[in-house]
Amino acid sequence: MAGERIPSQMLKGILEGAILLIIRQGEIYGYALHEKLSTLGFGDIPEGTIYPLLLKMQRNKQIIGVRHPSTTGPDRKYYHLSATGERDAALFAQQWMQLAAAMDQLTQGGAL
Amino acid sequence: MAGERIPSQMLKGILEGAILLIIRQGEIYGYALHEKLSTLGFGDIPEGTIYPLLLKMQRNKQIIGVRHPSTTGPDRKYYHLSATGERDAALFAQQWMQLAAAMDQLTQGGAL
DNA sequence: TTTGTATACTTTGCTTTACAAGGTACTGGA
DNA sequence: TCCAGTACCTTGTAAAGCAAAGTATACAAA
Repeated sequence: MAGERIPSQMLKGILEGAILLIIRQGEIYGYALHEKLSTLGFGDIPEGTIYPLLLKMQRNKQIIGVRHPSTTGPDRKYYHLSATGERDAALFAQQWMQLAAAMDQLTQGGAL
Repeated sequence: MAGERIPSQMLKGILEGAILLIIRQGEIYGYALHEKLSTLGFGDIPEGTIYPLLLKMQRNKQIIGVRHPSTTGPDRKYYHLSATGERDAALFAQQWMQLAAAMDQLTQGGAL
């Protein structure tokens, strides 16, 4: 269910944007985010990637984390977007479209 | 004509694959590759990115460079794919499809 | 002749990012 | 008691894009 692994270098700069877009759909905590990324087809992104990234995004005021107790295990830290995060998510989506449009010309007609 | 600049971090790992796909369409030299990338919408990728990358790809035996004189300026180094390069280009195209499919779920329906 | 522009390639060092490896701690079942 | 599943954090490493600077050729303008 984890799917093939996308090369780590290929994810650089994209993972942060993808996480912004996921959180935009509704608040989520790190562990669930890990499963969500796998379900979406991003592969099994390790925790050593996800948690440091979430902390960096919080420092950058893109996301806001609130800790809530869980009845089935340790506390969970739920994240939602700040106003900055909303802006960054929109900007990233736009930049992604541009990149995807450029790539389309190489994988579609260009493949011969 | 250069278009908006795609963030450098977003290009990591993708630029190499894009260059493989471009060279697959026909041999090309570095300076022309720079213009081609701009035309395709990848933005104005600086020479400090393109030339070191081409040299690395040549060391990795993905591409083969042959120097030819030009009547309008300095020598040009034309690159074409090796067998390894062909394989890597195909593999990259497949990995890109997976990433694009995952991203589509976040930018299409998920955007609400 | 000299200067400048476009062409064309190379090198060095910096910054950012994904990741491996290891750690802490809570819950519930064997 | 022990272990698996859940949930989060920290440290250090390697890879990639890029800025900055350099070298060199052809050609047109001054």
